[in-house]
Amino acid sequence: MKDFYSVNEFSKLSGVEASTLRYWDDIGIFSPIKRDPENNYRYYSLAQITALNFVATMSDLGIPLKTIAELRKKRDPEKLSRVLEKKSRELDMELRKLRERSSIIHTKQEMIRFGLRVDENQISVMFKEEDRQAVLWPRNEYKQGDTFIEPLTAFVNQAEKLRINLSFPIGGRYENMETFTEAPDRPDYFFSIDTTGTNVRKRGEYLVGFARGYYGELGDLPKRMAEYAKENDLNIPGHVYITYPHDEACFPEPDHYLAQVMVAVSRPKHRARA
Amino acid sequence: MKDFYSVNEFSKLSGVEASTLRYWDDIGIFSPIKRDPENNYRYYSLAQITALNFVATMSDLGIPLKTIAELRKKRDPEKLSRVLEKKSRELDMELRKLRERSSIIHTKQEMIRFGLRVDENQISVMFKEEDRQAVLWPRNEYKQGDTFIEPLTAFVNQAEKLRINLSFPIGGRYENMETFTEAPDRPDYFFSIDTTGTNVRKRGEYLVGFARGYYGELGDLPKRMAEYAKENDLNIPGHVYITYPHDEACFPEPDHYLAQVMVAVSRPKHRARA
DNA sequence: TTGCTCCTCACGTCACGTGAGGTGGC
DNA sequence: TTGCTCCTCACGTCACGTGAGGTGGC
Repeated sequence: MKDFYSVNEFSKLSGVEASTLRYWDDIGIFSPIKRDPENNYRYYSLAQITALNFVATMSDLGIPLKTIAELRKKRDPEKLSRVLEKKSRELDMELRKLRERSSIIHTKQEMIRFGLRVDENQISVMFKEEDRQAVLWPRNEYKQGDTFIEPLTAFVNQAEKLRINLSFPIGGRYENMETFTEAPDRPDYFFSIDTTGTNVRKRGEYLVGFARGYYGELGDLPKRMAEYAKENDLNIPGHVYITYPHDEACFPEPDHYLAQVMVAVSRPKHRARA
Repeated sequence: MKDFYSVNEFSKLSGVEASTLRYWDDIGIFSPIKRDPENNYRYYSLAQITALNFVATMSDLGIPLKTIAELRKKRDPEKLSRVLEKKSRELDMELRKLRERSSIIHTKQEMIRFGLRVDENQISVMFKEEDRQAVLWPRNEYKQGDTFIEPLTAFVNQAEKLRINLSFPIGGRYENMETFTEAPDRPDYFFSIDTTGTNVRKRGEYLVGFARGYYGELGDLPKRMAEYAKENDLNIPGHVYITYPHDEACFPEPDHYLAQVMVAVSRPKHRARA
């Protein structure tokens, strides 16, 4: 009906914010067909709505205004196609990243909630699902005076090269119950959860115990777990795993960190469980 | 080994940029344990790597530094869990948005490429896959002096309410070959491709023709299509669809816009095609 | 003196959103 | 005079990256 529309009128018609229309005018990407010579009012025509829609669409797709401006200046199908192709690849990368973030958050959430509901004084046998892990080889080396920090730093340091995502929780692994009992503050390996990894901690039954304290400070837990295994006639010859359902992200005091220790069990077949 | 590490050393160890370490120090989110009182150098300890990893992880997940700072000040598992929960929902929304963008780009790409390889002078019968469409009801109204722009503006205007994403290409639909021939510049409906829609243009054989020109300016195409149908003994009683494989995004001159017109065909069974 | 590493500002980024202060017509 | 709509700056956003200009020890 009307020949011309003011910024706010055109904003309502198009769904594009008035401030955005002004900005797009300022940078010369999309301007009103007319300006009132007296008061400098912007006036748009209905026919401009198709051009506006193109700019808005491209902007929505995440294409930089600079590129949109170039596309408008020199238009041809191949060029547009190339820009879209590029954006498509960027989107795919973005999607991959977001999916990984999502996976990280779910993993962390599960751990935190598990830590909240668990009976931490109880040593028990639990069924655990498989975990895909990225493990750093070779075995951690501890020089004179080293704590777990030095090998952990090496792990962090090499993570990028090994495509290990450090945003996943990091855990420790011990060769067996002996090395664990001997030096619980010095895991033989570090690992990170890795949804794409090939290395796994197998699903099955695990002897599980908990302890509160700074990383590797487990008090008498190793002893208690060994005793429990003996009393209940359980074989625990394999790797020992430690994870921290609640670490320094959850508590300011190291005393409160919650460690979970697990080791796969096998039961002698000829005897019932005590 | 060493007790202290400079910014650049700690940066290399942790994989976090030195400028980022300085910034995180400036805003008080993660600071070196020591400063040289003489030259104000920053010194970090290895033990800080776990705390740094937490900040870096949260930052990677897209959690604002302000929130991370709060999490570090008052730490508890429930709070951390709530923050992660919120971020998880945001990520899901982001993922949905990105997937839609990806779908939009693929749709546009297909159209552009189709326009590039098509023989535009040929009227022919082509097999077309189903298209999901969001169609605006009721039928477009044209008042005195109206062009397609007025109903199109109404379409654009109502799109948001109807959850129509205008970034998908917009097309026109005519009740039948008659209304199309009578006023090709005045489609009876507008529609937008809609991957989630329930309304469809069915798959099957269509009589397809092309024309170059501004929206709705099709020259003698309607006549030629009608003649072709007659000569080849094709029934074309249904809706007529128009889309623009190449629109103003592809060419500066309206003369070059490429329209595709399609109408479903049915062949009389007792006769072979001419 | 030259190189090297560190420092502290200060500015740029990207696409707007939000005032502040002012105008013009009813 | 009051309301309303429009205008033009100017500043803030968020998490840094990048100089510029300067220092201190070998």
